[in-house]
Amino acid sequence: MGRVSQAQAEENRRRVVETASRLFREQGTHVSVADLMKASGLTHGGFYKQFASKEALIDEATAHAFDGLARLRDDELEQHAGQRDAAQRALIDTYLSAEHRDNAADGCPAAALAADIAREPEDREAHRVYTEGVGDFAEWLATDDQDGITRLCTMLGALVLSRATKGSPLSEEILTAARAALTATS
Amino acid sequence: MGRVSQAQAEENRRRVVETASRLFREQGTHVSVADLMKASGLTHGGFYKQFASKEALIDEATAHAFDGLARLRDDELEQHAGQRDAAQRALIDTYLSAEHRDNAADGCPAAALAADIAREPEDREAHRVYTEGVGDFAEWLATDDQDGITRLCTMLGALVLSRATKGSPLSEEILTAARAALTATS
DNA sequence: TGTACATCAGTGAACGCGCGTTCACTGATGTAC
DNA sequence: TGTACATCAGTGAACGCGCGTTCACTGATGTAC
Repeated sequence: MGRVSQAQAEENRRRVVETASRLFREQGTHVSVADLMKASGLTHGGFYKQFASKEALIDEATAHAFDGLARLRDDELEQHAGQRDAAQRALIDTYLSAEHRDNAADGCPAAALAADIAREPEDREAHRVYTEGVGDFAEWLATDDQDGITRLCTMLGALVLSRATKGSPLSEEILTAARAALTATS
Repeated sequence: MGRVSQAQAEENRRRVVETASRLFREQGTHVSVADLMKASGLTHGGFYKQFASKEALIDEATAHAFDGLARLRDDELEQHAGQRDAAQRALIDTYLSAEHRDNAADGCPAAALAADIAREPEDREAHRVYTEGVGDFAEWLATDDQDGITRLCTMLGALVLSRATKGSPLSEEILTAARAALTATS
């Protein structure tokens, strides 16, 4: 293959991070470097030309996923002309949809990565990024008379539980119940 | 070592299931058969004299963990002389404590196993047992004017998030906020 | 502007290691008489 | 009740395989003149 242009190399690197942020959310951070590189259209030997270690990629992919979540919130706010509670309502409906439950790959990183992050040391960059991302999300969700943290717990708990009970009627009931609870009082 | 008495063999088997149900909750179902057997005081070769496969053990360990959760609820109800809301309040306080956050091994299986179960096929026994366990838990948590499912989502979401953000002030805030929200209206 | 050559992104094979599972073996247990 | 022997729970080494990481090699790119 030979050397590749700097622009191409940068694009390849971005694609690996993007792929990793999707596969880690879908299948967990145990996804192998070989699978990650293959899914990015590369061979796995070249991985270490771009990343110091798999851990370093986990850090970057986590940050990338939370950047996407922040962008999504900004878009929602913009689409509702800055009307906070309308934007919140819209995001909650999307968050607690069967589509979001069935597509973890481009869904909420706070929900999809929670277990993997909890089992990593506290001093890891991914842990720091995760905590910051959760804090920002909770803040965004606050209303005049309701705590953003509690609302996030309910949303995320519902998403996680609906995924783990998928295929049963309970999975749908969980989404419906949480949606009702969160959009009733706000 | 030679053959061991039937009673001893049964006890060894029970110990492996118990150990697995703890280690799976603490570290995930990726814990190796060798580590599991060593933690049970046995060598890993004998595993297949007792279990058909690692999958079969995951099924049994999941069921065992949910049995423990059900027993815990029964005990709580008994200790409060059948007073449902007092028992619920007590269990919620325990559930949303730093101690529960820091000891996943003998904590809630619905929270600890959610990610592993979500990534397993829907026709697996562990999936069925998990769904049933979540349904029972939600039912137990219902109050006269509040849905048990939503309450479970808030509790479990808070536990999962407090574990993933552990070491930061946010982790404590999450537990406090959820505790306040759940014990205020009931 | 054109040429000579050093750089380095990507390749593909290999490394040691741990995984789930299998198997020949051991010897105390359980059973048949 | 005592003896002879088949059973089988547990041992420890091995199996093929996939993991994260390393490395010699390739050859187009980027640079120096």
